[in-house]
Amino acid sequence: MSQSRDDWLDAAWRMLGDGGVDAIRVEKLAENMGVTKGSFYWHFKNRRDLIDGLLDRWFSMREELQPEFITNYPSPEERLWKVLERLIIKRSAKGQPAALRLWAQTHEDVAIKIDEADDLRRNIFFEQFCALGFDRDESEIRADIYMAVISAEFLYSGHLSQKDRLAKARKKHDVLVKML
Amino acid sequence: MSQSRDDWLDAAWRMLGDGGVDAIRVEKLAENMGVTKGSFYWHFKNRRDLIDGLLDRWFSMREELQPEFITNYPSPEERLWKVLERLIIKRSAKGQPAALRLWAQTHEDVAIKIDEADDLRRNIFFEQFCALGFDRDESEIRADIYMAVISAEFLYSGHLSQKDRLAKARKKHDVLVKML
DNA sequence: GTTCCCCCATACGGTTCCGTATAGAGAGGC
DNA sequence: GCCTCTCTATACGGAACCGTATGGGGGAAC
Repeated sequence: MSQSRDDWLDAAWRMLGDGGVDAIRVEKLAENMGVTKGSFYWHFKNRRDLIDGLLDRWFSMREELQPEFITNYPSPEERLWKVLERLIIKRSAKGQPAALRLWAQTHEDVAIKIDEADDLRRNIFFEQFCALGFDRDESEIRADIYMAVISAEFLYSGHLSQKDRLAKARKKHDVLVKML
Repeated sequence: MSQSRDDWLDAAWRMLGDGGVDAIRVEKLAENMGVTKGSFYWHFKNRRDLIDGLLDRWFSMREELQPEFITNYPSPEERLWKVLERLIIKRSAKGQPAALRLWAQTHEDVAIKIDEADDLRRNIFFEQFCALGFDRDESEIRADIYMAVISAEFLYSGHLSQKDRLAKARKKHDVLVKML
């Protein structure tokens, strides 16, 4: 059976979540897939090429950056919630976000890309809070907190069911959206 | 000049923050310190022994677990703030928390220890919110959010000055402790 | 059935790193 | 001066990987 580039990325994505970027070893990866690394070096230029592919995959997961996002969810309150909810539902990511951020610590180019993506998301959150009636200062703070809640979703809450995670996330959302 | 066990831990702690657990290499460490690894293996049984030392160091940093914490800061609102503030002021940690959590992903024993420490902190936060007048359900949610804000302090906000970080953190704190 | 292209196996050189064994330098007691 | 205790240097075996070179199987095209 022939492996596609995406198959390699799938397997590497899992490795990334388990042990971080350094755990992604070409030969281990090949072994997991039942082939030899001869195959790997046909699909990828080198190890770094693979990791860049994982970065792209991560960025493309952020659906709030897609153009249809605004039209799909008309209310600002719903737009905020959808980002959080979808993250929990398709729990495609686990340790990956933390792993990539850690890797960025020693790779300036990666850090820049991640910061850019973060800023985009933060700004979208900011605009939603503004639309909800918070002033700009308050919206900035709440957008930050919303970002924090999202990142924490990957760090903690390991042993809760998806149902419970959603319920708690919804309550956090409610706290942050409620006007004083 | 002779190196102490703590000197090794200091250097390893920096390495941990930069590139994660996998970046901690015995020979690199020795080179950084201007000695050879012969010295390392006198102070430590092996590499894992060093990493366990780093874990202990991390746990001992959590001053909210110290017995004098309650008496030092009499009001619940102040106790919450102090944990967050101190974390920013002595910014001894940067990528380390994320690195250790990532490492825990593949080491069950580490995951258990980290979860325990998290639960302790979360519970302390929970009690403070209860003392502020929130009901138990609301306090649980707000404690979770406070945890998230703390963890995000390590992930984001890289290029802000300490003064700005403190100011923003204070505003986040205010949002979370304010009654409706 | 020959050709071509996609995908993979095998083999190899070179590097990095772990852990151990062993010897030695230097300071302080006696 | 000798001994001991603490810390470090040197040397070595072995493992895990990276990346490259090269050859080949197998299906599609014709």
